[in-house]
Amino acid sequence: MTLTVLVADDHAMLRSGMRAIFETQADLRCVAEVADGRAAVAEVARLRPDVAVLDIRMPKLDGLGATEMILADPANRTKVLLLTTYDSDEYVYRALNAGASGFLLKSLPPEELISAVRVAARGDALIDPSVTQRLIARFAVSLAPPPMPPELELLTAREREVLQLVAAAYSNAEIAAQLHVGDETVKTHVSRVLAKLGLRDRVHAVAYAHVNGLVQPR
Amino acid sequence: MTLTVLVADDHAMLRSGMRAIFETQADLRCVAEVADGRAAVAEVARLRPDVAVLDIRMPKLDGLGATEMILADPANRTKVLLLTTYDSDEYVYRALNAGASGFLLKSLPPEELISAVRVAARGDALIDPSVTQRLIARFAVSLAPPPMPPELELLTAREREVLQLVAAAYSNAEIAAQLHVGDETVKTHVSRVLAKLGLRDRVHAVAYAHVNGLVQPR
DNA sequence: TCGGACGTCCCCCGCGCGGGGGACCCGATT
DNA sequence: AATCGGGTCCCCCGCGCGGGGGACGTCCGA
Repeated sequence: MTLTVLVADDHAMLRSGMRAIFETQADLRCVAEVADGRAAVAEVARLRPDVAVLDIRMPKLDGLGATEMILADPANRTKVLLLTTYDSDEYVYRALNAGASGFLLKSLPPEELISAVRVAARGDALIDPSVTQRLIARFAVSLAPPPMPPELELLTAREREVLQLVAAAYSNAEIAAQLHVGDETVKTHVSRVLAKLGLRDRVHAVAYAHVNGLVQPR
Repeated sequence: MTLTVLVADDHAMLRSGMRAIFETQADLRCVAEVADGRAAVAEVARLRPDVAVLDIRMPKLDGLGATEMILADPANRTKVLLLTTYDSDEYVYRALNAGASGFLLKSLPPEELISAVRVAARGDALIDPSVTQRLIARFAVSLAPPPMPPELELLTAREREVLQLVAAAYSNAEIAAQLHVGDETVKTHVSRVLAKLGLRDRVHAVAYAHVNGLVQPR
């Protein structure tokens, strides 16, 4: 089973370099070379290669835009590998959002480029290690709970518990039932929470709790 | 400059296998082999190797816990590579949150394990392609706006506008002032919103709006 | 031993809110 | 011309809510 590859780069020398690299492999065939993003989109739609290797910087339509157009069309099953000279964070996030199967630097050794094409073709993905490092950092913070505002320390455990329930839009009576206490007690807790946090009413409390991530664990 | 490596795995055969792999490289030295997570943490603190290769499943303390302990101590400069037999999403997210420099499957070819150690040692990171694929998907959705629930289509533009303001914890009077209309008008809009969305009161509306990402663009 | 923090429960009072009506105007559709 | 959806404004009524008080028990640290 031979894999077909499209190469898009505005430098002819780089294109033929990559073609030469792929030609060393019996199971890889470079079926098209294009010099800009629009041509890449068109040729992918026409030839439906297994993998498209796109430079980020290209005339008319850059690699990111081309990626988005290619992957937005469900008729395409082409996997997209993005190549760039210098890594830049914004590029990466846009590329990954668009669903690219790879984000690689041009400093990549030829044999790894070949391996990357095979990886992409089988539906997996890979990211250049230097980018992965920052991606992990970003990913970690994106999953990390937002920092607890210090005024939350003013609340007792019970009050925080009540706040959680208020944030879940329970009425005082419902909270009382869940906590097995009287509703007057709940009113007291809610009042204290509002006072300590400087909130006007339970509506503000709900908004506060949501913005400060007290309720995210859906 | 030679790189020191610690290997942690509860299977002696796998440990010696990895040691053998590293010994083929002149610049790699396997300075410790341990069989459980607690020993890994202790030896890392004592020997301060450049890279620690940890199995996820280990007695006493698993690879994830060990990673967290190692990276939580700022005195350690050891990079952590995690190895696992089967990839599981939860593992990955915990590993990345802890700040691991790599997440690899044991099916990795020996030469790539060597390369992974070098990558980690220089501060970069790498993730097994089969995992990267899902990571990208997850990352994309974590950045993508949550899908608008279809019942929002029932609302008129004006009603959505009012809902936004309700979600921001404004009172009816405040909304009326901002929209330059009477407060009775706002009451009508709010009532319609609640009826159309099947919500009990404005408190539920606030929670609904936040959960469905109608208010995220802080 | 005496406070103080905390959790629990109670009363009264005022008000914002939400549901039930109805009404008018306008623009687009029929 | 008639209709309808959307936006605007108005009334009344009941209720949940939040602030103002106060009270009582427990537990813990000074």
